[in-house]
Amino acid sequence: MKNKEVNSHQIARLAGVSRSTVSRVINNYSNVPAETREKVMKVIKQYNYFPNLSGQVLAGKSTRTVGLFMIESGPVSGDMIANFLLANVVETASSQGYYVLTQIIRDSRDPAAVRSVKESFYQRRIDGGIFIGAANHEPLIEELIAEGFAIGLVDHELPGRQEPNRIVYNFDNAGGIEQAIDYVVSLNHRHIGVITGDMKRHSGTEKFRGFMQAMDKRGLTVRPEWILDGDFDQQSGFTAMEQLLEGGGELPTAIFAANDSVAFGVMDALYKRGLRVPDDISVIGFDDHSLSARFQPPLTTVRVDFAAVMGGLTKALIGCIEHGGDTFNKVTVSTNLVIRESCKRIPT
Amino acid sequence: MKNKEVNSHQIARLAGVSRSTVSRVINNYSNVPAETREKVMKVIKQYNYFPNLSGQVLAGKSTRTVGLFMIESGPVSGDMIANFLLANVVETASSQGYYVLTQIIRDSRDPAAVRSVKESFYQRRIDGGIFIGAANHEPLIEELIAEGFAIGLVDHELPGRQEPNRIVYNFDNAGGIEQAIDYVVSLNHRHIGVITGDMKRHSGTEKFRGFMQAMDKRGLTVRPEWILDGDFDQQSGFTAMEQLLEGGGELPTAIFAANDSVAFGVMDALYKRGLRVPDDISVIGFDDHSLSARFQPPLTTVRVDFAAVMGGLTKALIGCIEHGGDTFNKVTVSTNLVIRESCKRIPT
DNA sequence: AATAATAGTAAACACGTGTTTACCTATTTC
DNA sequence: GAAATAGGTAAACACGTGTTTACTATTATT
Repeated sequence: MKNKEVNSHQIARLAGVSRSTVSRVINNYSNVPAETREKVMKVIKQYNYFPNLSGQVLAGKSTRTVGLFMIESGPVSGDMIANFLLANVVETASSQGYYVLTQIIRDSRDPAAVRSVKESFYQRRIDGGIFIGAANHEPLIEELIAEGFAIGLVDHELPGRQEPNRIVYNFDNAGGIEQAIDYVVSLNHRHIGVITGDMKRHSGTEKFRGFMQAMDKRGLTVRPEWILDGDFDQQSGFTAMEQLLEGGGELPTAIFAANDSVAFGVMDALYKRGLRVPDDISVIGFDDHSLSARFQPPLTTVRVDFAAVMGGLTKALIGCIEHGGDTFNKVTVSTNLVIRESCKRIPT
Repeated sequence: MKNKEVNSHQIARLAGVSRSTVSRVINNYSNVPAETREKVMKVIKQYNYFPNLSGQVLAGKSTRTVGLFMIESGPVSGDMIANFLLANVVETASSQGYYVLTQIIRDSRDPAAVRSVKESFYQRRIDGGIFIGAANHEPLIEELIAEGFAIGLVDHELPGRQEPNRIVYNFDNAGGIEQAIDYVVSLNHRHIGVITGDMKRHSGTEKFRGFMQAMDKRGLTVRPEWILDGDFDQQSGFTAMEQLLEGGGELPTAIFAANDSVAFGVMDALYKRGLRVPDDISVIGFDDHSLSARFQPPLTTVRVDFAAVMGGLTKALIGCIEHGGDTFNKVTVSTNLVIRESCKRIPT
């Protein structure tokens, strides 16, 4: 009852040719003259015929579909999705004739979630997958790679050696933080606090490490009470800043937030306490969220080229699916500071 | 070379039963005792066997996949995606054992885009589709419905009559605007300006109509120069407000923005001109963006339950796919005002 | 002991495609 | 005139599954 169940047999009959010829037309074989090709194409168009995917796959063709798996226990932030999902995964895939199957994994240790991911691969729904926010030695990922599936990873540890089916793209977190700390220090800040990201994520640990190294390199110490736990979400920034304010101790003159969402929460907490940014305290973020320039004050942050990373990753993944995995598969994309108005020069 | 190509024949052999029995175990037939079922299940688990989807589909089963099509010519805003895509499409589908194929359509009149959408359906990649932002009498949509595919629409005109394969969910735009105008008027505002949404979208026209009706109902006129074009994007709010400010004429005391993103742009333009919200001008938005409460001042807006709408739509679509389309298929979800601090009472 | 139900088996068919093989018919080339 | 080539054809097979049909054991009920 669904559609007219038109298949290659009927197209062949209607075009007055054999089914083999229809197949040769569709798959661009050489020994079919333009005249015949056009005759067949006309019928194909007229009847809205598209070769049934299941038939094609069963006959050995690719599904031309990749999975996009977002591992995120908390609320999935809009900007994160826009950046990761749309900044070129879907569009890059589409431009290469591929489709994207999107899935959200709330808990990568939950058997039902693991089963669902495995099902996508083993059922042959997809030819490969991109994982966002996967832990560093996630058994599920290792199993899929060992099984021969092409896997693209972002925000993930760079593998020590080249592996056939593993593609890893990252941002230069440490480099961006170097620039940020350089800048803040040039404004005479010495007392800098940090609100970390989710330490279960690679970027969480790497940003923290980068921050500590950058401080250490400049001979600056970070007071333990100025290191606060966050998880990349705005609420965690708000809560962390509130705690710091309620502590009653001396405040840092600048706060480095693990990303812009956290920075928004931080600024909100400061405002609710009657403190002003940047007059009373400077704030710096990471990511360059699409609303960062609209906030009061516009947020100084580290820009990250999500489009380059996700587009590149998607292209590399499709290349790996189609030609095997001997292309370069480890890429780190540079980041750069965007100076706006949330940091203020202070007297020495 | 991909995976071990394990199929039902091999599972049958390994479990020491016939292939029919394996099939009966997988499809939960009644006449197979617990003992045999367990024996087979053990082998299935051990070999990571999942029935090949293409085989299943060819044999008459459903693909258990729905398409999610976002029609958006401009930059796709993060919040829009978070709201529409994740506010329950993927998760609701997943909880029902369905997968989601995501696609972005930049131009619904572009032949390549139309072809790609059609391909998804006619290739039998998906059993049904959800369209976000489709124009009211989009030929593509009408064709798919006529063809017998289940189609879910959001932000779309309610059909006059019940149709088997068309499911339409909407927000109560007019109701939310009524509350907003009621509130603003109660704060003694009489000079209210509006920045419209994208008029190619149903919600764009409906919000504008709702605004004009609400004003008219209260005997308030809207000056033509206070009606400004927007497109739901923050930049359009910024640009529109800048134009109004540069016009040099009298300003309204309150601005109603078609959504929160537009309102953020408006506030930014006001700040850049040295005007304060709400002291100099009140601003009200629509949607309750995830960052609206973090802005300075926190934005008064109309909350919309995206999760209810998209979850409900997804569930209804799957119901339609599985049991045919005789369930109720037209739903309007209520909206409610969230009062924060971006509107100020003014003297009469 | 006869009958009925339960638990299976093996074989076949259908689904729609890509691909191969053997074969045919014109036309062109040597 | 013989050989080669281009442009086909029809038939078969494979892919992996669900389902049906005819049949065979075994066990339970009357």
